[in-house]
Order: sequence, then structure tokens, then C-alpha cells
Amino acid sequence: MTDDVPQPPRWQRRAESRPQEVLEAALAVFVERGYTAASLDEVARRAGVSKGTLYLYFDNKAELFKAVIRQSLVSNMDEARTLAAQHSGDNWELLTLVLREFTHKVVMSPLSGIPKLILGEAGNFPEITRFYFDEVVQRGRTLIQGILERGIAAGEFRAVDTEEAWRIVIAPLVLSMLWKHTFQPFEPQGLDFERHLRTHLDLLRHGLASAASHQE
Amino acid sequence: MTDDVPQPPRWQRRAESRPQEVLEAALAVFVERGYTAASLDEVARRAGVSKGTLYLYFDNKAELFKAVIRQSLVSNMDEARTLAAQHSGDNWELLTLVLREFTHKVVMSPLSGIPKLILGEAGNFPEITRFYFDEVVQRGRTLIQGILERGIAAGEFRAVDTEEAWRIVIAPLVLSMLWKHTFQPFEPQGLDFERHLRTHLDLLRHGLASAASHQE
Amino acid sequence: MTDDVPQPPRWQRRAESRPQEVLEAALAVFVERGYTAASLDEVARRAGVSKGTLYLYFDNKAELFKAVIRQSLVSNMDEARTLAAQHSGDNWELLTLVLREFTHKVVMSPLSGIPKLILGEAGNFPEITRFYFDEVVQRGRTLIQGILERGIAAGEFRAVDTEEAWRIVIAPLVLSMLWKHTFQPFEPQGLDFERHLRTHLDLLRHGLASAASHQE
Amino acid sequence: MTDDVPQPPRWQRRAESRPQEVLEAALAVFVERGYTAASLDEVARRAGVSKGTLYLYFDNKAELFKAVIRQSLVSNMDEARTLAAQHSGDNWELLTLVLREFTHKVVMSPLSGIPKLILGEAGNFPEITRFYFDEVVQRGRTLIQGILERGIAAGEFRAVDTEEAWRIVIAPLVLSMLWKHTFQPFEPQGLDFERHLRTHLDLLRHGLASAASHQE
DNA sequence: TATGAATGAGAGTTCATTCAT
DNA sequence: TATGAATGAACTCTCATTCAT
Repeated sequence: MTDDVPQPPRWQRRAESRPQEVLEAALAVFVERGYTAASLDEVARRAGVSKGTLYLYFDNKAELFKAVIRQSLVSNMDEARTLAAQHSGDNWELLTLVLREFTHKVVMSPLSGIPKLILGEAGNFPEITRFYFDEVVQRGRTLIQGILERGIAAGEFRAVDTEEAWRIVIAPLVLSMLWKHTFQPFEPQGLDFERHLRTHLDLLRHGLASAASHQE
Repeated sequence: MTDDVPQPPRWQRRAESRPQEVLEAALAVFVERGYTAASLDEVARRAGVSKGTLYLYFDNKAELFKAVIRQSLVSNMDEARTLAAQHSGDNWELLTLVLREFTHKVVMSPLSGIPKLILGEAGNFPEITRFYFDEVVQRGRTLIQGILERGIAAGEFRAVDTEEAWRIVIAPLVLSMLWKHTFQPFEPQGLDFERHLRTHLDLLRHGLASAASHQE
Repeated sequence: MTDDVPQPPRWQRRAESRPQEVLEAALAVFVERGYTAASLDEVARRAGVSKGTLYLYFDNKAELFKAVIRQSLVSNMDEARTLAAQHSGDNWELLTLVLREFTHKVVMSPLSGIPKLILGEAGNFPEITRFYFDEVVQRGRTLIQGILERGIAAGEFRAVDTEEAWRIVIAPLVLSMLWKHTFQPFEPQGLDFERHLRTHLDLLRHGLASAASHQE
Repeated sequence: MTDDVPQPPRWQRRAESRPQEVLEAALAVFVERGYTAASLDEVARRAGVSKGTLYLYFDNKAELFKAVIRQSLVSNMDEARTLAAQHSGDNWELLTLVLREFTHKVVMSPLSGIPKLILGEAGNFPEITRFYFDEVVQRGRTLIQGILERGIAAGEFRAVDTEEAWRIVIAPLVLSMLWKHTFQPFEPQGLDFERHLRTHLDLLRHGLASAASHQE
């Protein structure tokens, strides 16, 4: 009756690329909806696979969530490690470099959704929260606090309370990430992360500058 | 038919206080679990009422959530308005006052859970987010940005980019609130909000200080 | 437009009778389908409740299953205990009484479906099987083996191997129960449990009779 | 298109042995889990093939199940037929022989799992049940009942109700098979089928013995 | 012939919501 | 006003079955 029109195959075998695609879709849905409200149906749809396929790669929803976090932490950590190794010039330059790199590699990328996720689900996933706390927060603290302390020791910076100051240094960056995923839709022009960073660095430079360094 | 003999009531009538108790319980549960994972069973249990009773006061879960946000905004707004009206001395003093009051009245109170909720559930409640954005964020921005601009105009502050700087001024306070509800359980000693604020103000004062004001 | 015809209520509150009704429906469905193939949808339908209602009374499917077993055990055990206490006449009379009562109270009742369930699903529920083994099988063994041993000691019965004989005494009753729920539909006339028991007792009496008791 | 160069085969061809291995694995899994709870994944794993391969030999799960039953019936039937042909001496000897052979060839072999399966799935596979009923049960009945009737006619046995007695003769053997797959794990010493059979035969011999045969 | 990645229907379970009491 | 038993839709997860390779 009808011609033997070749049909497109119902699906393809793509065992290697699938998990990555799923993780990306999952990150997006989790960030938009939050862990509990995220439905695996939607994750599957966005990843272009069936619901059952998710379970070929991840044991369950919680494991998928953890995998999302974990993989993004790997990226995060790689960034951090790279940066820490680059302390070439003085400490202010290093601090500038670190914050700038972080802005470009994390704040402006999809990874910026992770803090929102951690925030929203900390109560329901204590072990994830602890993992994030140990692996990301504490490392970030060590990095920043170290720069501040060395800068103070070198007479570059004023003697600020570094136990608290590290949090103040990163606060605007964290807020940027959250802002982006929360209020972005209501601001027509969007966030200008570069300009935001410049302003932060400007305030910070004057805030940290020692009397000795005022001459420059 | 029968005489109107006063019977001991089978339930306590507490029509006025009930909703308030429910709202408090709901805030706590929402903050702990997030909107979606929060169960009305638990809200009811903590409020000491039955699940059905919740529906006498709130149409549904979303309305209860909105009511929680809305009522906290009332407190927030009152604080903000009160503070804004008190600008007695110079702008630095006003800024200090505003941040200190906010720290005590919001950051250190249960209200600090609200931002976490908003940030965590923004994707599922656009109208709530918009409401919060208009009523809280924009007002906060107006308040802080105004102080900065007047300070700059008066020669008190350096000419910073106030479009961005207001967010940097707020960031550490927001971060404190989020930190408290996220990582507090993992830090034995807890956050010292006073000390945190002092450090922030210290950095900020030097960061904003104009050449003219350097004499002091 | 239409008359205000009173509608039958959508459901009724019957908190006390519900669990019993559910258990009866569950027993029937479990026996027909087996544990795994039994769907809670069907249990709910037969009990005349919604699926969700099942969870008001039983934590989950396994607990419902256990409750079915447990409740039937109560009857079983009570029968057994009552009978054991009544050993008035000689041991053959007691054995006759026990088997006859069991036939009427268990074999011929819906409870007869339980052994089929246990035997069919033992592999998936070790703890249920163990429970049944300890509470039902062992008690039955103690009861029957005790009668045999006392009969032998009294010279009523031949010296048979009681460690094995108790199982042989029980076997036809168990087989009846299984037969009833397995092959009954294929036999038009059905099983005559009375006649079956009579034949069993006839064979057993001669099989156990000692030389001394042959006179009668 | 291309020459038919013989390539080394990518997989071993074992077309003849494969189905048999699958059937054995399937019997084991079905007996352990029951039909519904048995997963084809596990059958495949135990048979050492992939899940897809199962479908090269069997249309679907139900057909695999039927094949398992069917093939075991063939074995069963072969046993039965062999035994029925051997009625050499008197009827008691024949009965003894039949029960002993059945014990060794069926009760003590993996085939003993079949009754459990039939039992558990009778409700879901009526045609299997009927098949088993016609081919196994009825034949067994004919065999045993025939022996009993000829023994009675020959004055060897008492005039028992053979319509029922055949089931009583079989019952302990059936129960042994079920016991083995149900309570075996809970009994450290395991079942002694020989001893069990001896006791059964002992009771049965006295139960069936006619006055005439008492002399021996 | 053989594989195993991919599918999708159906299961158990939860929970916001309703309503007889 | 207050209750909580009852509902049913929606979710996560499993697994028999299909099919590109």
C-alpha cells in the first residue's frame, strides 16, 4: 500500500555521552525547581531520553543529585587548584586574579546554580551539605584567608580580622550567583558581572590598603 | 429547645492566635525542608492543630507560603522604614545604623530564613519572587544606594559605582543569613554576627572613605 | 434547573471496621495472585476503599501481608491451644479431635489460603517465613509429636519414629488446603474434606495401632 | 557483494546447549522467587547470557515459565512411566518401589521445585495449572490408586477408600518437596528424606495391611 | 546469533486537599 | 470552629520487552 519509507530509528546507542547529557539536564532542572520539585520526567525529557534510561546511569534521584553536585565540584576544584598555583606577583594581584577567574569560570557559567541547590536542600541532604562544606567552602576559605594573611604579614594590607574578612571577600560573588538564578528574569538588562566585580575590587582595594601602600 | 447551659467547649476557640501560630510553624518547616518537601502534616503537628484546620485559614499550601512571606515582609518593611526616617547624623553613621539594626532585627531572628526560602523556591513561585523583588529588594536597594549617593555628594565617600555598590554593601548580611541556615550545624562555635558586622564595617569604612575624610 | 436530589455521600467514616475489611480483601487477593503479583489497587477495590486509605492502616505492602498472616495465626494458635488443653480421653481420641477441629476451623475456612502464600513466597520474605515457622509450624509439631509420644508411652501406639511421623500426620491436611486453592476449579465435584479426613484417620488408626490395642 | 571469507565467530555458537542452560537457571530463580518476583535479569545472569538472548529462545516470560514446567514434566513423566512398567512382585512391593524411586528421582532433585511453582502461580496461569493437573496429578493418581485397588482386590490391603487414599499416600512426599524449598534454611540438620520415607512406609504398611496379610 | 542500551507501562507510595462528622 | 478519615493525582522506581548494533 504505502512506500517503504525508511523511518528514523527510535533511539540511538550513545552510552558514552548519555550520562553527561543527563547531568546537564539535571543541573538545569534542579536549579530551576529545587531538588524535591524537580521531576525525573522533566529531566528525562530535557536530556532527550526516557525515564527508565536515567536509571541505567544513576541509582536513584538522590544519587543523580549527588552526581550533579560532585561533578560540578570537580570543575570548581580544578579551577581553584589552578589559581592557587599561580600566585606570581603581590597578594593584591593574586586576590584580583582569583576573584576574576572565579567570576568567569563559575559565576558566569551554569555552575553558578550549585550554591542555590545546596542552599535549598541543605536540610534534606546533610551529607551533601557537609561534603560541600568540607570540599568547597573550607578550601575557598583557606585560599582567601591565606592571601589576606600573607598580605598583612607583607605589610600590603591593613591588619583586618581575617577569620571574618574572607567571607566578606566572597560574599558579593556568592550573591551574584544566587541573584542570577533568582531575580535575573525581573531585570531587563541583566547583571553585569564584570562591572560588579570591578566595583567590589575597588571597594576592597581601598578597604584593605595599608598606610604603607597608600603612596602608589 | 433546651436551656442554654454553658458547656465546656470541646475545642479551644483561639481564632485570633491560631493563624499566627500556624504561620510560625510554617516558617520553621518551610525553612528546614524547603517549600515542596515541607509537609502540611508537619506544619499542623508543630502548630498543634489538625491538618484540616490549616484550610480554615489558608486556601492551600501556596497561599500559606505566600502568607508566611508576606507577614515577614511586614516586619521587614517596618524596620526599614523606621530606620530610613532616622537619618540624624552623617551618612556613614546612618549606614552603620541601618546595617546594625538589620543585623539585630532580621539576621539574628527567625526571619533570616525567608531569603533562603525565596532563593530556593524562586523558580516555582514567580509571583512571589516578583513580590519580594519589588517590595523588599528594591526598597533595600533604594535605601542603601540613596545613602551612598548622598555620602558621595557630601564628599564623605569616594565616588564609587553606586549601581553596583549597594549590592556589595548588602552581600555579607545576606550571606550571614544563608550561612546560618545552611552550615551552622557543621560549625561548632556558630557564627558571631556582631564580629562579622564589625569586620564588614571596618572594610567598608576604609573602602568608601574619601581623601577629605582621611584626616579623621 | 434540577431538583435538589440528595446525593449519597462520597464516602463514610468507618475507622473501626475498615482494617478488618481490608485484611479480608487482602487475604483473598494475596491467595489468588500470590504476594508479588497482588496489586494494592485490587485490594483497595475489593475492600471498597481508595488506594491511599490502605496506607492509613498499614505502613506498606509487606506490613499488610504480615498483618494478614498474623491475624490468621491468632485464630490458628487459639484453636491449637484450646484443643491441647482438652485432652480428656485417650491419645487416639485426642488426635482425632485435633485433626477434626483443624479441618473444620482452618482447612475448610478462608484461612486455608495462608499456607499457600507462605510456601509460594517464602524466598522473598525470610522473616515472615521464620515467623511462620516458629509460631505455627513448630507449635503444630509440638502438639502432634507430643500426642504420639504419650500414646506410645501408654502402649496405645506402636513405637513409630515420632520425629518424622508428626509431619506424616499433618501432610494430608496441608495437602487439602493447597489442593483447595490450586486444583479446586478443575474438579467439578470439589473436595470432600470430611471423607478425606475419615480415610486419613482410618489409615492412621491402623498404622499406629499397637498389638495390645488390636483387641478392640 | 563480498566474498564469503569464513571469519572467526564473534560469539560461541552453542545453539543446542543454550536453551537447556537457560531452563535450568530459570527453574532455580522461579523456585526461589516465585514467578512474578523472578527477574529475567537474574535468569540471564545465572545462565551466563544476556537478557536479549533469552528472547531468541522464548517468546516472553510466560512462555519461558511454561517451558520450565513442561520440560520438568517430561522428566517426571519418564520416571512415572518407567516405574509403572515394573510391577513385578506384589502390590506393596510395587508401592514401595514407586515411592522410593519418586523420592530419589524427584523429591531429592531440583525438580522438587515444580510443585512450589505450580502452587504459587496457579491463579495466574490457569492453563499451566490445568496442564499439570491433567498430565501429572491425574497420572499419579491413576498409578497410585491402581496399585491400591489391585492390592485390595488381591486381598493384600484392607478395603480402604481409594478415591481418597491415593492422596494420603502422596501427601508426605509432596510436603517434603515444599518443605525443602521453604523451611530448609531454618533447620540446621536439613531433611532426611530416606528416614522420612521409611517412617511413612512403616505407617502405611500397617495402615493398609489386611487381616490375611498380618501373619507375615 | 548475540548483545545490552533504551523504552514505557505499571507498581508502591506520598501527600495536598476534601468533606462527613 | 475543628477534626482526621478518605481521596486521587503525581511521583519515584522496576522490569519485561524491543531493537540498533
